[in-house]
Parts: sequence; C-alpha cells; structure tokens
Amino acid sequence: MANIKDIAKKAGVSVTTVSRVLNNHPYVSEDKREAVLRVMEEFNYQRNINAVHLSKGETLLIGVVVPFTNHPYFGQLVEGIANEAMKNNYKLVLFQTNYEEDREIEALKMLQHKQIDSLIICSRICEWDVINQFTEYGPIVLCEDARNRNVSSTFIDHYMSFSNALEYLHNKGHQKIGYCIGRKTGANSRQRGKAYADFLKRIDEPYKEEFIFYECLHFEHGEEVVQRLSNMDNPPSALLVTNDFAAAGIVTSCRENGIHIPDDLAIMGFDNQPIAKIMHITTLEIPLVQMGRQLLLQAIDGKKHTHQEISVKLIERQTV
Amino acid sequence: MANIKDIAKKAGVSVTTVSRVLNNHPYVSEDKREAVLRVMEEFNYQRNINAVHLSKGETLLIGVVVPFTNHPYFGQLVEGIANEAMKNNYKLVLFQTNYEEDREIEALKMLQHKQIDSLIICSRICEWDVINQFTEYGPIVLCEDARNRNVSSTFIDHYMSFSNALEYLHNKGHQKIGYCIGRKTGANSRQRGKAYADFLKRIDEPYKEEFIFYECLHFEHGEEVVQRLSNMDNPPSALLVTNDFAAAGIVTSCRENGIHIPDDLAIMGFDNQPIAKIMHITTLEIPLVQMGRQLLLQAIDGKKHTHQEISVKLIERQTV
DNA sequence: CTGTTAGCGCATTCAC
DNA sequence: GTGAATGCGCTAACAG
Repeated sequence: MANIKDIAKKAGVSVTTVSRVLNNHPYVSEDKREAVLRVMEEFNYQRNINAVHLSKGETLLIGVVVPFTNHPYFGQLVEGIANEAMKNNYKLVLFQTNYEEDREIEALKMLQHKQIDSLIICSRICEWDVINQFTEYGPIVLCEDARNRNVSSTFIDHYMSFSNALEYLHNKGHQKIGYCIGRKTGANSRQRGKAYADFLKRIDEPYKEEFIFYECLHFEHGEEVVQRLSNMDNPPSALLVTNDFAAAGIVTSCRENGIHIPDDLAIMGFDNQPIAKIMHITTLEIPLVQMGRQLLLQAIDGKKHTHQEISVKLIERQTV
Repeated sequence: MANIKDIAKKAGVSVTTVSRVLNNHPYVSEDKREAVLRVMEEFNYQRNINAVHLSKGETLLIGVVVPFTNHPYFGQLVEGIANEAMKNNYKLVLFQTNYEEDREIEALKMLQHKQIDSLIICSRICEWDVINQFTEYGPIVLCEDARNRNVSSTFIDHYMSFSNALEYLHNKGHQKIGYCIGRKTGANSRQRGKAYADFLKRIDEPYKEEFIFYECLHFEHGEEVVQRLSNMDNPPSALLVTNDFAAAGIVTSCRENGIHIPDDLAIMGFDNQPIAKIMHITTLEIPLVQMGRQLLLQAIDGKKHTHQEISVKLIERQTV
C-alpha cells in the first residue's frame, strides 16, 4: 500500500506538503494541493492510522468498562455513550469484565499504554487504590459519586433516591419493606444498603437479612424472588427492585402464583425502562442514555475533573 | 515516559536486547535479561503499544458491528464474542450503527486503515458491493449465510428453520399464521420472508400483508402487535415471533386483554432467551453465545474463509 | 548470544 | 509557501 513518501515522489513534492494537504494545513499552493490529491486518488492512498497515533500520541479511542454487555442497564448506558462518541468522532473499545478485576486492570493498562485516550468505568470491582495508580495516564470517568477523587464522574445520589423511595412506600402504609439488588458490594449498592439500614432505624423496624435479595439482574430472576417470598412466614409487603426487568419478572411470577399486586405485594422498580411502562410498574426514572452521553463528554474533555449529579424522578403507576 | 532506548542505555545493552526480553525472545543471556528487567522496574517502563502496532502492522483489536447494543439478541452475540476475545487476548471495538450505512463504512475503513485486525458484522444494511471493496484489507466475518462470498460466516439456515416452525404450527392445526420480525430487509429477514411466502403457497393460503408485523424488537412492542391484532376482523391464530422478548411482550399483553394463549392465539418465539423459559414460551433455540464465539474465532483465523452453519432446536413449552 | 541499523508511516520544527 | 531532517517507540533483518 502506498505511503506518504510514494505520494510525495510521484507528485513531485515533499512529504511535508503531502502531510499538509492530508491535514488541511493552509500553507500549500492550490496547484500542488491538487497534484497531491490527484496522485492520492490514482494510488488509492489510505493513511496509516497507527502511524498517526504514534506520531500524535492519541488514538480517538475511548475504553468502556462494563461487567456485562447483555444487560438493559448497561445497554442503555452504552447506547448513550456510543451515540455521543459517534457525534464526536470517537470509537469505543468495549471491556466486558464479568466483574473480574483482571479485566478492569487490562482496561486501565490500555490507558497507560496510550492505546485508548481515556476510560469510562460504568461499574467496577477494583478498589480505589488500583484506579489511583492509573489516573496520571489519562482521563478516567466513573459512573458513581467520586467527588473527592482524582477522576471525573456522573452519578445518581443513590442514598437519597433510595431513601425517598423507601419513604414513599412507607407513606403508602408499608412497614415491612425489602429490596432486590444486583450485588452486595459496589459503591452504589453500598449507598443503597446504608439508606436501607438508616431507614429501618428511623421507622424502628428490625433489619432482616432475608428481606434483601441479591443477584437480581434479569427478568428471570424474578421467579426466584417470588419463590423465596412464598416460603416466608412473614414476608415483606413491599419490594424495591433496582432494575425494571427484574421487577417485571417479579410481577409476572406473582401473577402466576396468585399473589396480587399491589395489594399482597407492592413493587417499585428502577430505571423506567420501556418494560416498566407496559407493565404499569411504578418506578424511579434514571436517565441512563443521558448519563452515558455525559460520561463520554467528560471522557473527551478530561483535562479538568468534573462531577455531574443526575436527578431521578418518581413515576407513579400501578404496582404500589 | 521512558522508552526502550533509555532502558537500553541505562542497562548498558542495545535496544535489540531490550526488545528481546520484552518479547521473551530466547537469545538473551540470563544476566542481561535480569539487568534489563531491573532497569524497567526502576523506570516503571511501559511499552508504547502504538509503536508496536505500527511496527508489526497489527493491533489485536477486532471490530464488531451491531445495529443496537441494547438488544438481547445482539447482547448475547456480543457476550459470546467478548468472552472468546478475552481468551485470545483480543479487544473489541464496538460500532453501534443504528443501521446507518455511514457507520458501517466507518468500521470498514478502520479495517482498511489497519486500526483493527478484522471485522465482525453482526447485521448490516450496506450492500455486498460495499463490503467487497474492503475484503482485501483484512478478514471480514458475517453473521449470515455468505457462502459464495469472499468472507467468512457463521449462520443459521433461516429459510429452513422458519419453514420448519411454520410447518410445526400448521401441524398443530393452524392455518392462519402471521409473523413478527425486526425489519423488512436484511439477509435473514428476506430468507424468512421467502420461507413464509413459500409456505403459504404450499398450504394454499393467500398472502396477507397485515399478518406481518415489523419493528418487533423489544418487549414493549408486543403491546402494539396485540393492539393491531384486536382490531382485525380475521386475525391470525398463530404468530411466529422472531425474538423472545417481543414474544413475551405479546403474551403479557394478551393476558391483559383477555386473549387466551394458546387457544385464542399461539405464540412461538425465537432464540430461547431466559425469559422464554420463565414465561413458558415455545421457542426455537438459537445458540447466540456460541455463535459469537465462533464469529470471533473466524475473525482471528482469517487467512482462509470458512463457513459454519449452526443448527437450531425446537423447545416445546406452553404457548403453542 | 549481541548490537547496528534500517525501517514502520506520519507529524512537525526550522531554515530557506 | 516549501522541503529536509528529525522524532515518535518499537521490531527485525543482518552481521558479527
């Protein structure tokens, strides 16, 4: 494949001139520019991007770390990131980690190695001291409250929104409230757990481990929750479900088992995915696509660290 | 940041030797290797991957073209691709195209520009003549029957499987059968459309445009289908739904509208996603994760063009 | 085993 | 306006 030197020779100019027309530099006479263009056409010239990267030290590639690609929460987030990336002429390198720390470190190392310009971490398992080792190599953006940290972030105040949701259920007359969540640890999960514990104290209810359901990620996990619920002597009367698909699964499973919603069990979802609307699920809207957009913009504009709090909205429907 | 030359100088060896220890080349004496390693440690040396790419002409990056990331079909496919990529030390560059041809061309151009080693196209809008212009630049792998083409492919015989599904419904006593699908065009959709038309001819039924429902991609689209169904004087008695989530949406919507399944309406899904199991939906299993794996392997091993047909399996449950 | 050297393809400084 | 020269950081003949 022809390179810049071949073009230069054939067009009777220097490589510099060729480089200039390549980069739309003004200092090049019209006739030479045309000559170069003509030869490029003739040779079907394609510039070698890797050489450009080496020379400029940037790649227009942004890394995106997600635990799973095949999950509606991260699906929407990545959708937002991808749309904004497209607009800004960036491409994405996807890291599906399955919450394995090594995968996350691989991503961080690509940042260090300048194979990506910046890194968006949508959810992580690694500790802060790991991330801190890499902040010097390029912008890192988190999807969690990271205000006092050396990175940028876009986040929801999960403590607040979870508290409000619990309060809402309480005001509706519920005293025994449980919740379903993806995982035990993780910054966002911890915030929610704390909100839950504090709420119980406030209303003077005992903390019951069995009211918390982990690994609630997909529609199909709703079945297991209802199963466990059915076996309880004293089940909760309301459930906060941090994912609308899991909530939909619970609602569906309840129907099959003759559990009436919201009378026997109130369900409150999260995210306001389309499925929540169809199934009339009361939910807390989280603008994931918009958050994705924001994350990407912060990744591009990584010189200064910024922090964006996104607010949520309660959507009242028929499951509470 | 220190480079290979700095290391060489400090360690008192040549850059070649440094390069050798970097690449685990055997021809290095143990003491020099250790010396180099020590200096690397001391300088916290990180090799510049872009320089490696430029020098070697490969990037260990594989492009993946999908119309939407946030869709369970492509979610599973990408999951399979990502897992296998991880195993083989490749990373993925994700192209979310929304079925815009320009986005697909961008991906193809990255192949041409050697920014990715090969390209997996999970679904496309562009014509073959576009793809053909890029086959010389690197391996291209399609997720559709591309046997007589200049690429590799992993695919389902959609004509056959659709025919069989229709036959199955017919044997169950259904004469008026419709289907729901993502889009009108597209290689796989066309195969299915042809199977449908041929089937109707075989059983001597008229082709009714209103029995075909397009844009059936997500759970929420089930509602619209049921809506339209309710307004029909002479609705189909069975529906083939090329996506389990859409099928689940239809089932859910039918319940709300007092349409009994399978008596009033039989539903047959596709993919065998977990949701199909929970909702007892009869479906045609398509091993998407496995297909993703295969696609990636073909992308890596792109010297020769190979073609893998994947077979589907009927899963009988309660909606037919 | 080891080092010298010539690329890889492009960007950019500096002198003309 | 233009081009020669140098550098980006690494790999891989080739010669020793």
